[in-house]
Amino acid sequence: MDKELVERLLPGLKHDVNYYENLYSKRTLDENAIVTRYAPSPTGFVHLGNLFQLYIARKMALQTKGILYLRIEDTDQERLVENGIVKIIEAVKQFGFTFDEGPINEKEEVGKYGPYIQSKRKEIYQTYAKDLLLKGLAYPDFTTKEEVDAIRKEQELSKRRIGYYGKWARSRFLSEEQIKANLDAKKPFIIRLKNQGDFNRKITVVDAIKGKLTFPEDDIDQVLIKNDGLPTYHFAHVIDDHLMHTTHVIRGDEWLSSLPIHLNLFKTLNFEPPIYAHISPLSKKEGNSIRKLSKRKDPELAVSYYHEMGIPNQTVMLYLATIANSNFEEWYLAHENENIDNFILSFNKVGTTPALFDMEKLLNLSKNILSNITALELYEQTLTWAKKYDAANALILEKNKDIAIKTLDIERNTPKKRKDFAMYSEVMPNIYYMFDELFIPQNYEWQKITSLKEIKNILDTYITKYYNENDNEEEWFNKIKNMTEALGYASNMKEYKNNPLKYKGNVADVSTVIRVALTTKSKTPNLYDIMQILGKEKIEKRFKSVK
RNA sequence: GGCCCGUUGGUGAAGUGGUUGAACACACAUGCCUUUCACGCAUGCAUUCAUGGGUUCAAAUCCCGUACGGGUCACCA
Repeated sequence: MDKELVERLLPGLKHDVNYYENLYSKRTLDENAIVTRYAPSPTGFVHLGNLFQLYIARKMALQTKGILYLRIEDTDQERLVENGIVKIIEAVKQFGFTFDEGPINEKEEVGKYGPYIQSKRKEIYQTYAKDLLLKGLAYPDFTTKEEVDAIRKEQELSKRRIGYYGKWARSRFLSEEQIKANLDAKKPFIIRLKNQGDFNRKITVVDAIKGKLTFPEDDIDQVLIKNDGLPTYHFAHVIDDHLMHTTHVIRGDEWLSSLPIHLNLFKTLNFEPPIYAHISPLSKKEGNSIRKLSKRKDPELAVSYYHEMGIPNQTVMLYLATIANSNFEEWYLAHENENIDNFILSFNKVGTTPALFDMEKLLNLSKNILSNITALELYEQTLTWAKKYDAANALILEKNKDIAIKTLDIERNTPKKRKDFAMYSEVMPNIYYMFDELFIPQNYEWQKITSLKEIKNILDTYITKYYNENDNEEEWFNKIKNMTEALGYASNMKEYKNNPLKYKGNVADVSTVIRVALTTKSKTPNLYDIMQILGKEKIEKRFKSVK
């Protein structure tokens, strides 16, 4: 196309494509280093799917001594959210993710391949569009959206393939005079690719995750530059990943069907395409059908859900690692004391089918994590969580720090660790009765022995004749056994099982009475430890409260 | 409707033509251990890899058809 006319279409560009080609020189990295990016829209919202993708990208860059950079895809000016960039960076940081290059807030950035915010790269995209225009590989299109809709309807009716291509791409045939006339009339326009592809030809790509894929060649005259002068995703993606020397594009597989578009653009621009790795979406089973996790319907997709429930970030990351590579879990179980960063992630072991999100599995991982930290750590993490989401309990935890830590420490430093908690929100409901402020002497969960008279009898006998707070655990249990015999219950479980009719009950039934009297609960951690923490005074008081 | 991808147990899955009588983990069930619960341990849980056909001495693994599921067809990313 005529140079002057091109200048009228895209005026005021200071540089040509060679300038940018030279400006963003090749990266000096190891041969196998993976350069990849996290490229969200600045909506400020981060969900599990984003995190999943980010995990894979970060891991790959790390283990090849490559680069992970952040690029903000804000070419849709209608979807901007205030402070979106900072929100994203902060949300992701909570899960331990940082970037080697990219924006650090709305104004500043680090790295030599910027700007990393697409809206600031307008000139660059336009320069490449201009180049295509000059080469006759692009053209202005003055067709209105309504007219494009009409074309689609016509194609639908006549059952033809839908899209702006071939003879349907009317503006492709505009003469320079017609273009000038439209410009004189100040008609708005967009710039489209003059596609050289042929739908009847096939292209094959090897995706790092999905393997070999075959598509028809793209022949749609894709929009390159929109009405507002900003590029479409497709065009921006190709320019950016070329100029930023991305080696691997890791993204959701909803992009799979636009892969021919991107490959075609790389070819038209004479760029070497990156390696693509398309990740299957996190999904969920609803009835008999499987669907992608959705922001609207599934609260567990939002990262904030985990924070509110008090599920540690570490759990979320561990879960994502287990679904990223199925051999991770085995590795993890075999290398308990190793940093999980030592695991080598590989693209070809990433699942090709949608991973069904399994909350139960995630909670199980969480139980393991929370059972392996110290009581102090658990106390502090729970307190931090409670301060934000459960203020009343936070006060009680702070006031009773000593009791709380001792209680959380029960059966923690033993080979047979308890796995009581999957989330911080479960801590207080499980141990509240240890705090006088929360202990209410009602709704006792009596089990086998329910007669108040017998209960009182057991408690009185125990406290007056048997209990001694200085006993060690063995002495303590022997005394319970002695009392059990004296009151006509079996102290030996095996014997009881052989002759259940000989006894009123067994030592477990008697212990349960003491347990319930002290906590109102039938399920608690080790009773001896609980009694040690409560102390004689409280034990007597609680026994008396039983009515 | 066009194009593309997929389909192994309740779940995530291992598996790429022959020690697979289908690994491992979660869930579930039963039993043992135990002062309760939990933990732990033991055992059980797909005569079969959506389905029909084909190739082969041999197929979950290769080929074709069918069914079902998913993705995508914007001046959104």
